[in-house]
Amino acid sequence: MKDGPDISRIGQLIGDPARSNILSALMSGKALTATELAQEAGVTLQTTSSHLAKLVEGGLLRVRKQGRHRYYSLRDDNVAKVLESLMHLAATKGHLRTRTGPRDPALRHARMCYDHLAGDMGIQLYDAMIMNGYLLENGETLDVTESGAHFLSQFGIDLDALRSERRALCRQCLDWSARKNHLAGALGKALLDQVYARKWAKREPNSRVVTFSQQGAQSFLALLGSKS
Amino acid sequence: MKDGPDISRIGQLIGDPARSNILSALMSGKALTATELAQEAGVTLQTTSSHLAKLVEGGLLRVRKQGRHRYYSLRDDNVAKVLESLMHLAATKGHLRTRTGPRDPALRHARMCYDHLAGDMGIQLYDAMIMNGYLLENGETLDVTESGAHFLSQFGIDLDALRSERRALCRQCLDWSARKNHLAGALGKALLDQVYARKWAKREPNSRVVTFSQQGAQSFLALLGSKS
DNA sequence: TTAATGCTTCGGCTATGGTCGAACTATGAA
DNA sequence: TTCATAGTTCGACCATAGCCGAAGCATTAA
Repeated sequence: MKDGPDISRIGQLIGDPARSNILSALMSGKALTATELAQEAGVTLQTTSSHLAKLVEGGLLRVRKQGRHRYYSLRDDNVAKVLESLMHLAATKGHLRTRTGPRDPALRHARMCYDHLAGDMGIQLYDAMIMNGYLLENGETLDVTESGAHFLSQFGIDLDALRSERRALCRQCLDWSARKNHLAGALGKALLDQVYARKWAKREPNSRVVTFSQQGAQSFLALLGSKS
Repeated sequence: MKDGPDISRIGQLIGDPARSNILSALMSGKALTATELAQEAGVTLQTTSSHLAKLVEGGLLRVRKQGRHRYYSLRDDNVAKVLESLMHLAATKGHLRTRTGPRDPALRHARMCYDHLAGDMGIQLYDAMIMNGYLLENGETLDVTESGAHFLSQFGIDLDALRSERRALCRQCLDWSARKNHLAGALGKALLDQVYARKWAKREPNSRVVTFSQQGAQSFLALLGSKS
């Protein structure tokens, strides 16, 4: 009575530690080369090459050739969603040898999670949006309130444009380092984009770390504190 | 740079065909015995026993002893969510040797998907809810409109009670047999419960098939057709 | 007690697949 | 052309783990 789509193929792909490391690394949303991914996976380049071939063949990754480099990235948002829900599940299980999160303090403070902001700063953003009544927690889903829509448009975000995207507007995403929620989805990305645009923070090359300037952090926190 | 929770363990658990069959079977929401699951998995009882032990140890299943039977079921809604997203991903990929769905016509017509209604009847329900303006598609999320809330309360569903549940109120779920959406989440379950309560349909024992009585099907379709 | 059913444990077989060294291809630079 | 860097393919090794037969517990029925 084998029913439904072939789940086990995908599970098998994710089930290898080297491959899951690769996938986790790509959750940063950035495209990475085979050599960089070999570093992340902790295996040699040959082995990584074979893993990457399987992941592409299996439809989890896509690859773009550019000069003598090959840039790998997650194939689409569905893949990211599966990985997110898996991480959520693994985290809620506590999972024995639980690593409470990245050791690097910079990573705990602010980092990319797929394409949105995670870490302490991401959590503060999320909490503030709730506290100020901009977002409404509705079970596991999130709704933007009217005052939230007003706030966001003031901040330079075109909510209607985001709504028309295929991906979810806003979604909770469990933070590994702190076990609290931060904001994912199109809105999460848009907010981070604004933070970059205002030069409040910048992304460290070849890393998931997001560095806020001193002034940027102040502006960011001030924004969250103000009720309009 | 191994980061975040241990995804690969879970992937590995799902990655075995016998185990993924077991998990798929349990998506019906019903607790099943080891012997029944051996049937589903297509391996002997001994092998199944070892698989079940691993799934319980891995936190994906829970088991209740009852007399000389052991009833296995998915551990919580998080597990179901991961499986749903995996099925979604596998389905959207078409996945080569795509099985367009269950062969059994009864299964294609109406069946359980975890705890809500799937198959043609499920799709009709979903489409009608959208057409009548009771539900609003908002990217990948779903919102209940005011008229929808009115309709549901008329139908005997306590929306506020559902909202207070931890699980999502309503969610799209891709139908394997038809590649269209049907309604999942707490609301999906509540609607199906009402269908049972009104004796419009009943569940076949030891199967995912949901059988509508002739009169029940008529009432069901009439309900969907009416604008109030 | 004896028998039957439901399930687990043990042991041995086998296949799959992850791993790396070495050789090969491809693009770019000098 | 020659060299260097990026990546793939091949071949061999080896550990993991899935599989089943047989035997062992555990619970219920007679």
